[in-house]
Formats: sequence, C-alpha cells, structure tokens
Amino acid sequence: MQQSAQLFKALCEPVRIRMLNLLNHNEEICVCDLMTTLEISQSLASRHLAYLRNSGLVSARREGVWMHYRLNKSDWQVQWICEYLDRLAKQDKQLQADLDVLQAANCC
Amino acid sequence: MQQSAQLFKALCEPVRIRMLNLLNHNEEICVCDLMTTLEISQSLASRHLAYLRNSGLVSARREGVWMHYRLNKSDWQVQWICEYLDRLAKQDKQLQADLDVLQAANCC
DNA sequence: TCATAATATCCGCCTAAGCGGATGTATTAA
DNA sequence: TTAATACATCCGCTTAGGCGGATATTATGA
Repeated sequence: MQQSAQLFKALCEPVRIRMLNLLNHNEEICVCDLMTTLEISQSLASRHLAYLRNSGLVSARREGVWMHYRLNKSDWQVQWICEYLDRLAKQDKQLQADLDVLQAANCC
Repeated sequence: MQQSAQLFKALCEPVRIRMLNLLNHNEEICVCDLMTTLEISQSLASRHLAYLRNSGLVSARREGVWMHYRLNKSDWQVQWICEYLDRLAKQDKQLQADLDVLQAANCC
C-alpha cells in the first residue's frame, strides 16, 4: 500500500500526467520530444522523468546520445492507469492538444 | 487535469487509501469507527476526511452528534478508484485486516 | 443553561517535492 | 583529444502537506 501511495504521488503532477498521456499513445519518446511538446525546460523534463522511473511507471533505453522512454505496460497498475488516461484524454483539451503537437514535430 | 492531479493527491497517503478501502465495502462509516479501526487519533482522522471531502471523493451526513461518511460513487473517477481498491485489497494484508477489524467492532 | 461527547479546525514544527539555473556526465564526431 | 550535444543531477529557495497537541464548534441530555 505504501507502494500504491508512491504510484499515486507520481500522478499528482499535471506535467507528469501529460507525459504519461503522450507515452500512452506512442511506443517510445525521447526526452527532446517531450521537452518541445510540453514546452518545458530540459531540467524540468529530466527531473519528472526520473520521478516516473523511480516510481516504476516508465523505463529508459539509451540509443547513442538519446534516451528513449516507454511505459512499463506489463505492470497491472500501469495498465489500469492507461485506461484512466484513455478516458481522461477524451474530455481534456490539453491532453488532446499535446498529442497533436507531438505527432506534428518528431525530432528523433 | 489539474482536477485529476488533485484526485491523485488524495490517494497519496496510506491512511487515506485505508479509509477509502473501508468505505468501499460499507455504505457509510462514522468518524469514531474509522478512528478505532485504523488506530489513529481523532485529529488525524478528521483532517484526512476533510482532505477527501475537499477532493470530492467522499461526502458527509450529520446524524445527531455523529458524522457519517460515504463514497461519491456517482463520479466515474471514484468508480474507477473503487475498482483499483477491489483489486489491491485482494493482495494487501493490511487492507484485509482493516476490513475484519471494522466488521468486528461497530460503535455507531 | 450547562456539562459532555463527537467532530472540526488551528498552531507550530518538519519533510517532501516543486522550480530555475548551474554544473556534471556520457556519447559522438571532427 | 577536444568540442558539441543530450541528458542527469545538484544547489538554493519556496510551498504543500504531514504530524501531535490544543482549542473551537455543534448537538444532546440533565
């Protein structure tokens, strides 16, 4: 349950919800794409991604200089969160807009 | 989404997860039952319940001197949380024990 | 009206975690 | 080997929210 609480802490922050929403609709995303799509600083992106990593929600893969992040979809709690995000995205303009912006501009 | 973040903040605290688990298996529970079941102080119980109220997860009903709390099950997000709690309770000893303790000792 | 019981809120203290901006690290290419 | 790029981490500051213990509020019954 302590672990559940940690899971929810990861979802407390709007920026992290936006990140998870993007990851929910793309196999992998690199840090630079997340930065530009969400219009946040490199430092901020990296710190929030570290938080998501430490909470077990995402994992990272290095490819040369780039880090690619993806959801840990094998975890049932992550699957359950994805279902929530699917539903939330349908009624949230910001999340929809984020998806459009990411599709339009792929840097990696 | 700001509202979603607020919802998850309500779930960050183990004591609040335990409260929601109890409410998920009982129509209504009074504050004194929650206090004794979770073995927490009156002040602590009341503060966490206020947090859950302000987050829109529960509502309260006065009956004489007692306050009875219940889940706002009409909200789809609350329903979704209940499904999570159902699943979590099956694999969490603490949550199971809480339910047993509450059944054994009804004060109101 | 007054004492008591149940609940809510306030106070002071402490920690987690948010942020911007600076610095450190790892990889690639020249 | 060095410079540049992508990313991670650190530093200092600020705020939200945890806690115990004290106090306020509300309702009931004598």
